Amino acid sequence: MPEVETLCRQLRRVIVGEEILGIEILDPRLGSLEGLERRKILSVRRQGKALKLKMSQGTFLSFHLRMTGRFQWRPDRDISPHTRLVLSFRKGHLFLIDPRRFATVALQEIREAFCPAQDSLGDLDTSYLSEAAGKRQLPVKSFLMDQRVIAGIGNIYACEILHRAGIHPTRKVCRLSGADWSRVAEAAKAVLIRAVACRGTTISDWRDLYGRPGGYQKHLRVYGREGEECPGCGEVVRRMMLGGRGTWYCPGCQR
DNA sequence: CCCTATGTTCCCAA
DNA sequence: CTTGGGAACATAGG
Repeated sequence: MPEVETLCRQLRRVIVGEEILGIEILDPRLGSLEGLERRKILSVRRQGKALKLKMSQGTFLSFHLRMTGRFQWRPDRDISPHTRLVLSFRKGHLFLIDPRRFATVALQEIREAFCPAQDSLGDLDTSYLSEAAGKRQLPVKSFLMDQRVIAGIGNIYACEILHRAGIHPTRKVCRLSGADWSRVAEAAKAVLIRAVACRGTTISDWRDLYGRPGGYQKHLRVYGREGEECPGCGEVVRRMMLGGRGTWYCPGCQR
């Protein structure tokens, strides 16, 4: 989410009000997009981890970057490796670059814009969280990453939020107290706001619209730090698999 | 070379 | 309904 929010804010200042002059799909896996030429970009918004460009005539161009997707803005139309799509404007070109080819794009109508999940950026409602958890048995980390419950928390940030909240990733959600949920909400706010301010986390190849790496990797306390000392309590950070994803945590201060 | 990892989500089966 | 596992794909590292 912080990476998508970064692109969203940067794109707003570049393409809002601009007319699409051309679209080239270089990866047939993305499907086809017809009739976009001459339409204007009216707004750019983020919905969870999706990026939605509202166009004239009332439809949205909706992107999801998945694992390795990113956008680059350049004045000249030079195609770098893994470029999957090019949107051309008078001022320059927007490139979708995606080595693993999981990213998706779709045309959506206005009515599809509705999203019931609570957005992760901004205050999470503690009672909403505990009610959504109810009697469910799944681990709290899987719950935080369920995009139908909270829109926007991915693997890196789930690990960091739970560490900051002092909650073990495998705890069943039905066993969390009101105080636990408050700590989760507080931790999510602190982590995500800072990550957005840092323009995301560059572990390997994430870059912003202008090719600059993010900065939040300098603030990671557990993610990718197996074997290192927990900055909070000095215990050794451990890694486990949870829901098929690498999960880092401190056994000392996460209970 | 083979096996395992990696930022996500969808689909299926227990 | 809920939960967990594998697949979609490309690349890097042990």
